[in-house]
Amino acid sequence: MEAIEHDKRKCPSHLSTGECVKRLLPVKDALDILSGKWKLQIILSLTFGKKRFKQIQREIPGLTPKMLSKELKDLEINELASRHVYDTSPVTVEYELTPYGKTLRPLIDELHKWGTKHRKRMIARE
Amino acid sequence: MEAIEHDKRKCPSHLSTGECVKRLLPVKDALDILSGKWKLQIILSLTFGKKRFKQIQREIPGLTPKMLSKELKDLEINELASRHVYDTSPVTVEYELTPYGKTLRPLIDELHKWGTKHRKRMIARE
DNA sequence: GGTATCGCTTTCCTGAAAGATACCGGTATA
DNA sequence: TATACCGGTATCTTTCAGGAAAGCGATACC
Repeated sequence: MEAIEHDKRKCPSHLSTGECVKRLLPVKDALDILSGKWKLQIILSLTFGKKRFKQIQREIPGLTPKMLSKELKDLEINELASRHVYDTSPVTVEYELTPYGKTLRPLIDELHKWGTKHRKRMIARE
Repeated sequence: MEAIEHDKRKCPSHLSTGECVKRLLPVKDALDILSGKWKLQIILSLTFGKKRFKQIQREIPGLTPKMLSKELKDLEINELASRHVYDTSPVTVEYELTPYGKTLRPLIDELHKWGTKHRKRMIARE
C-alpha cells in the first residue's frame, strides 16, 4: 500500500543532535531547581522575608525537618538562599533568598501565567 | 540571651495562606507538564515537525516504547500534541504539536534563559 | 525533675515511577 | 521460509524520592 510522505526533519539543519541535547541541558537545570514536592513552596515562603527553620516548617504543612533541611541545602548550593547562624543559645538560624534567588521571579511568573491558562482550559473542557 | 528580632511575615497581608497555595497550583501544573525525564525531549522533537512513533524513539536514545507511549498519551490528554492514524497497513501513526502545544515556547525559552545563566554561574564558580 | 523548643541528623521503610524484556498481529522484503 | 519493521502492550524488577519516627545537645520554662 502507498506509504505516506515523511520528511526526516529532526533538528533544524544547522543543529546537530548533540547540539539539540546541549540546548536542552540549561532547561533541565532550571526545571530541576523548581521541581520536587517542596522547593517551590519554600522559595515562595522565603520571598516574603527572612525565615527561621521552624517558621518555614510551620508554614508548610506536611514538610518534615529532613526534607526541609535537604531542600535548604540544595538552595544554598545553588546560591539561591543563604543561611545565617546567630550566636544565641540555642542557636538561631535564618534563611533568606539571595538577590540571585530573586531572579527566579520572572521565570516563576511565566510558569504561573501559562499554568493559569492551562488550568482554565482544562477546567473549561470538563 | 537576647533573641533576634523577627517579624512574622508569611504571605503578604492581603493573601491568606490558602490563597498562597492557590497561586502555587498553576505553577505546579506547568511544571508537571515539563518535568520528567522525557517530556521535554519529546516536545522538542515534535517542534521540528510531525513524527512517527519509532522516529521519535530513534531520536531519543534510551527511551523505551512504554515510556514514549505513556508520555505521548499525557501530551494528548493535555491537548499539547495530537495523534493521527492513517489507514495504511500496517497503520501509520503520526504525532504533532498542536497550536496550543506551541504556546509552551515562551515558557521553555524563559527556562532556557534562566538555566543558561545559572549554568554559567555554577561553572564559573567551579 | 519533667517537659518543651530549636535546628537539625540518622535510620528505616514504602509506594510509585521508570527500566528491561518479551510479545502481539499485520506487512514487506530477501 | 525467515527476518525486519510498525505501533504499541504486558509483565516483571529495580530505583529512588520522600515519609515516619527517634534522637541529640543546648537551653529555658514550670
